[in-house]
Amino acid sequence: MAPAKPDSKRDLILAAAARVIAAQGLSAPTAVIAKEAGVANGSLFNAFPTKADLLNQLYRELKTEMAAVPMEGMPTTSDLRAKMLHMWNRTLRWAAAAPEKRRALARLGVSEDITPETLEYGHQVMRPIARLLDESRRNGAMRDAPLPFLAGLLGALTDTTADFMIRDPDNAEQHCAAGFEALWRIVA
Amino acid sequence: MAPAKPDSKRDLILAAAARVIAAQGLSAPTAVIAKEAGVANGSLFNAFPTKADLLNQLYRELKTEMAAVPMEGMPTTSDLRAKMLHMWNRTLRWAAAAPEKRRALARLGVSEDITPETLEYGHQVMRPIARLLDESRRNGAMRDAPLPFLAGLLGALTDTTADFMIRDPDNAEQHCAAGFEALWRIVA
Amino acid sequence: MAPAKPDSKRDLILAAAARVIAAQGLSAPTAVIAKEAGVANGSLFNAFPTKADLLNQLYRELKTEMAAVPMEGMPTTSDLRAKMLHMWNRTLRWAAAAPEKRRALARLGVSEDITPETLEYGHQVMRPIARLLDESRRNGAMRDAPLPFLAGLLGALTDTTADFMIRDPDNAEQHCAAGFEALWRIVA
Amino acid sequence: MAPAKPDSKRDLILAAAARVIAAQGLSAPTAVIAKEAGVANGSLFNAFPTKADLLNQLYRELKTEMAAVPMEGMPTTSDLRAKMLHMWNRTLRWAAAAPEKRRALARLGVSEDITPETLEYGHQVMRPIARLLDESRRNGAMRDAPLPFLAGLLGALTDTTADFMIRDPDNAEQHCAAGFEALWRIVA
DNA sequence: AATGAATGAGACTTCATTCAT
DNA sequence: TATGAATGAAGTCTCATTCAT
Repeated sequence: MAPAKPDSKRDLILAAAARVIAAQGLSAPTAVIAKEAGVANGSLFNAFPTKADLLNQLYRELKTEMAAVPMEGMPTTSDLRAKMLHMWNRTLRWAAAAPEKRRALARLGVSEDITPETLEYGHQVMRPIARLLDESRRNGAMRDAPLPFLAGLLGALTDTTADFMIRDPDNAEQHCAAGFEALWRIVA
Repeated sequence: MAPAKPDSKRDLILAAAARVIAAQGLSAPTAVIAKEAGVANGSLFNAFPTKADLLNQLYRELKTEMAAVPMEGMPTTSDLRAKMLHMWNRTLRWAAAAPEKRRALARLGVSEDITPETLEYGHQVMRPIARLLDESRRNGAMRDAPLPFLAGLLGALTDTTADFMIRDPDNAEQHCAAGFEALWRIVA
Repeated sequence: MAPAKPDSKRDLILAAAARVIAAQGLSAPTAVIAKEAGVANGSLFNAFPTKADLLNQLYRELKTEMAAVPMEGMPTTSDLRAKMLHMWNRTLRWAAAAPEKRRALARLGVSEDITPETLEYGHQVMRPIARLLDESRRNGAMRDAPLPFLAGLLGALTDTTADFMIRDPDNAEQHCAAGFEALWRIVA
Repeated sequence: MAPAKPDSKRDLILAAAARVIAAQGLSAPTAVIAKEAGVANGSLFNAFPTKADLLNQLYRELKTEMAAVPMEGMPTTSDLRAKMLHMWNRTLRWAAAAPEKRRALARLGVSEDITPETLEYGHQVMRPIARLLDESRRNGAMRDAPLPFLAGLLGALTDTTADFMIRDPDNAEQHCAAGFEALWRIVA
């Protein structure tokens, strides 16, 4: 059996791009990204035809990860609160552990290089989470609000909670729990 | 009474920058901004020493406006709900009427050219609104949450509500009212 | 009266391009052309949006000159031989004096960067010469051949005659005269 | 008898190079030539040490073919006109049938990568044809012109005749015959 | 103060060539 | 020997900034 292929060049470059873009912004030269990835400048263009292409693929990669992480190990119970809590905890742990990914994503999200198709893909992968949110609010006060409203709120809550966890790691668990309480109060 | 000051070159350039950055992103050339402002390429650098400087001043200008608009004509009543409603209505009307300013601000907010001092200034000017928010929640369910939490929520609510108003102008008033109800339910 | 504008930047660059392309070929870097013209690399792109554009304009410039030179001072006589001789002499003197222009033109003529429109323009400006050639052969042996045939022959005769004049300058006049005799024998 | 050698990799690459260079120009990437030849990028450099080498060998190959084709089946008669006609017909048939070879040759001829040695070789292989031309004019009007003059004329006549044959294939035979008549009138 | 041409550092991208497999 | 990914030098072009007018 072939061993699991180690980080391909493509993955090395994407990971390097996330770090560099988080640190330096979208105008970071491809030369810096290539160097961070430990490959030659030209090799970057073997893996990605253009810089815009690299940015779009990075956006997809990060969005996919961000959407998949909280669904892993999702309990099969019908207890919606337990499911939301699972999602929340996994999301926040990921966000706090890989802040450069969130930061890169924030920058990519307002970039003029990200195509409508890529943005649409980002919405697609978030759909399972949106569905969970939708069920959670079914009997809550916000049962009639448009779902994107709640999605926006969830995003804001996640961002601010993660910021608190990163800035004050000693009380990270508390911040995480408090964030969830706020969320639950709002939607359910 | 002083004569109405004609738009200074500085103001023309800032307004043009907001439009161009909203449309083309932060990488828009200064030459394009100058042209949009109707001034010569070099004149832009008479008003602003560097492009980064222009971006920082634009950020301040927009933040200042965004913070001042909702406080104008603020009722002196002690009715917090009335005050919050005033703020909300004025904010949303502004946001819906000048979407390019919000869009430019969103891009500037994640730019590596915006200095910490500028960001700090942005927080300063928002303080009156934060204070109003703080008072509003005094007896609410979220009375113990950190204030930045609520600020983040307010921002998210504002953004999504404004989006709905812009996309569906016929029902703008309804969206605006619904957004406020959600806000009030959360904080108060 | 305004003095005749001295060599504009555009003209400096075109002249430099002709020299460099004659010497180094079409793949000569724009940096070399700019240096030869005594301007900065970027300035070349103020005058010409792209390198392909520069090449096309150079082609037009050279073709225009090559077509205009032999018609200057054209005698008004009805003696066709005298007219052809005038054209031949002026063409050859020009070709021998500015070999780099002919050489650049030869390279540009087979370049993939020269557009059909530019080639068509080249044909247009040569029309007066083609007309003279057409009249000259009216009663000659080649009166029924397609005109482009004769134009091709004229070009080949010009090229080879000029080569002889350049390689053997001491007998330049003789070569020039012999070339004309051959031309006349063929067409008239 | 040796088995018909299958097209060697070298020949495949040379043929592909002629097609690609005719279509795209001398700046066509080696990768494109390799793909057109159906071999790997790196394999091209097993057959030819450098791109310049490939171009020079291609020039020789094409010149050799262009010189050999018209001499094949040359009649042994002493009738010069018959010999010239044979040469002309075979040359034109070849030129009309393989226009990409003529086009590639035209581009290679003004390339800065073609060495003087290669150009000299090109003259060598054309010598038999030049000799035939020289004999043909022995008693003609142009008996005293330098031979390269006549060679240039022959080339121009060939090029323009081939162009007519390609553009107007229905009357190809007529164009071919007319071209020969013009040639013969000039030299003989 | 205003202008806009000039500048040149630096960006993205290409591609001839190399080399490990 | 054949392959094609990797390399990095070099090219075209952009654009923030300067400066002569």
